[in-house]
Amino acid sequence: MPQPNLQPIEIDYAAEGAANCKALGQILDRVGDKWTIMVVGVLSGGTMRFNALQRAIPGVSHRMLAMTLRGLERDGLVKRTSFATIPPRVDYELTERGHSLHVPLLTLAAWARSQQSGIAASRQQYDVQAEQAD
Amino acid sequence: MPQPNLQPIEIDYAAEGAANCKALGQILDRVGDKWTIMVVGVLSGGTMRFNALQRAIPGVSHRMLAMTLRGLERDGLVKRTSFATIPPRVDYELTERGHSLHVPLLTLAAWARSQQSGIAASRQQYDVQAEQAD
DNA sequence: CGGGATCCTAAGCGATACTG
DNA sequence: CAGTATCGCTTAGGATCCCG
Repeated sequence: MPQPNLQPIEIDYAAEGAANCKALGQILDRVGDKWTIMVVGVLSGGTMRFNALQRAIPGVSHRMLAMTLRGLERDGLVKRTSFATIPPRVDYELTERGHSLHVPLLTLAAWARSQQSGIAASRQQYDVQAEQAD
Repeated sequence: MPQPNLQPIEIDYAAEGAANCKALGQILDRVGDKWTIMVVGVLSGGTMRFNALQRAIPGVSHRMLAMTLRGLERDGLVKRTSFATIPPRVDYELTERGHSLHVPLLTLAAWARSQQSGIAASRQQYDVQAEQAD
């Protein structure tokens, strides 16, 4: 970086916070889409076939399930095993890395549970105040 | 549900996993958008004004920063304080709840750091193999 | 300086139809 | 049963302009 000293305090805070969040942003792009965490969550219960997954995840389309699984496989979070039988059969299971993701996800889920009622209340309050302001 | 008994074992696994992930899905819809966690991360360093935030978060548009802050304020994660001076000045800071979110986020960030090189490697390997397959 | 409103493009995603 | 390709709708989100 070619800038030696440039308001160290505010910039440092920002840079630090941004650095912390940058990696986070990357993985939220990965995990924060519509279906990925559902797939990880369901697969944490054990190996499943494609159609079983689709049945287990309400609302997911054939297409999106396939794309989500490709992405997870590409990142080494899910292992795909296909059997050349008729009819064909494909098993999906979490890899070691996939299981390791499940842990921080549960931490987040715990936070969600503990805060969801408070958040709902906050929203309601915010909305009525916004409504009064017109 | 009008179907009484329908392969209890597989369904139970799925239902459990889905239940775990449902709350998670809610908060990822909240937190998993393009800018929210960046804002939370930067604000974890302390109170900031609107334009300081925009400078601290590379690439965020005026519009999206405003929307993100509105959302966070609505959920009680960020507190907004405006001063009726000229020029006007608005401070943003994390609330108690906002800070509490920062904790599980750091857990996720730690996972991201520990896995990002492995994921990158996995992607590269997957891509070359896909390339060979055409 | 903070924050709307409007416009417009690109990306996400479901539906459908087709292959092995 | 598993997977891909095409189509078309819907949305997210950047650019821009205006107002207090």
